[in-house]
Amino acid sequence: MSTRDKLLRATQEALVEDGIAHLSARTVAARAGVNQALVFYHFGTVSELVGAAARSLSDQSVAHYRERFAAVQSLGGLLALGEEVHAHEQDTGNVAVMAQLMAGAQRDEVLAGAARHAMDVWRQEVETVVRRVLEPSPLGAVVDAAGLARAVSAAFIGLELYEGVDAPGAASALAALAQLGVLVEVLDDLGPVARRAVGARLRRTGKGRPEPR
Amino acid sequence: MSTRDKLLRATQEALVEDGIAHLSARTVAARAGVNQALVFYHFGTVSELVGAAARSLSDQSVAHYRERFAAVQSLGGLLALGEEVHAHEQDTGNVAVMAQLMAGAQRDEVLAGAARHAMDVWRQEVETVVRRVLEPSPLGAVVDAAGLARAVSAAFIGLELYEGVDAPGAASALAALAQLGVLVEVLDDLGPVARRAVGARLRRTGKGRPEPR
DNA sequence: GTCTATAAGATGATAGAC
DNA sequence: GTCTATCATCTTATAGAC
Repeated sequence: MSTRDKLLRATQEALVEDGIAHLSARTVAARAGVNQALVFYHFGTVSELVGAAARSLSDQSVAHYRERFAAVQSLGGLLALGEEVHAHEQDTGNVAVMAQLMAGAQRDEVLAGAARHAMDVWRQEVETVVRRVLEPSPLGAVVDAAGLARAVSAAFIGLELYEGVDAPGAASALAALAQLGVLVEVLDDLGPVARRAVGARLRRTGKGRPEPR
Repeated sequence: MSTRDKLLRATQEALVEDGIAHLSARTVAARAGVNQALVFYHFGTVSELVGAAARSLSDQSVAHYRERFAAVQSLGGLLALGEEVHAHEQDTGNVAVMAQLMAGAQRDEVLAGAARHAMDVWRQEVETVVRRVLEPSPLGAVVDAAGLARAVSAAFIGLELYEGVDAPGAASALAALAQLGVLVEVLDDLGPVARRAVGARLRRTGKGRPEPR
């Protein structure tokens, strides 16, 4: 493995295990087993290193699920795959990397760029499936696929941070969301009944999906 | 205002504006206009200072909404108040403080304790309302109030981090969640029809709310 | 309670030998 | 590409004067 790759890997590990607050050129280099000066030779700054590590990780993760997403045909199937993706990304630490990246990105334009990129590759992939699966459902009339894809991704990041602080609490939160998934399926099962009710509600509140221009 | 309070306030501001990565005894003291050594005199360590600032902020915020929560009588009212709380807490920067606290808490037991406390005071308050409002609804049969309260809090934290990185993206995510709120109301309106459908689904999937022991 | 001074260490980054 | 050596700066934390 090249020094560059060793540094990228070590950065991902450091974000998961120590968090971005304790990350430095020296701690990452030590973890990678290489000299500290090589961080600056290969990446220029520590922020660029972290950004590159996050980009490569998100690209890799999303590509890993591409065919799985493409194969989803039903809302139930999407919810099931969603739970699986979440469990796997949690295990590998990829969500933790995203969470630490975003926390550090609040005052660092380089990290912010990497965070936008990562959120966008996930959004792009999830949005396609959500749109396809929701189209024939009564839900399709109400929910904006792109917005929903972003909301789900952001929610998972919040849950990951919560997990690091109170694991049992986070588990019960996740279970509650799985229960909400059941509700969505119910609404879907009701079909035309739900569609009419949704239509009536929208006319009353005016809160529906914005018309495409 | 006492030096102690100046430091607490300055810490909250620093978390919102600079993030926990750039927070140090010196930066906070400068912001508070006091001597750096006073951080250690009053709080012992920087972590204790951050923890105390987060605790006081969360206690204060939750207390501010107590009567509002108590007055909520319907699911629609709860969703409306939820949107209002989120908008206000976003503006005041309280969610940003929570997000930075949790990011830093992943490897710091003192910060983790403060984060658990903050999540718990919110959970406690929200859980009561959710349980009361959901009881007569078909949703009451499916959703665990405590878990849902935690999930919503965690999701808001993820959205806050996303907001700092991609404001328009976060806005569209929030809009999508508001649309989901409409769905919940629809399900609630359907009453007995929905209740029967929920019952049927639960028997099929076995994913319902765990029975209280 | 507040200040100055200072210790003891970590950090980003660079120059220059190999 | 990789190493050593080094800077200037920042960090937590303490001792001791006031």
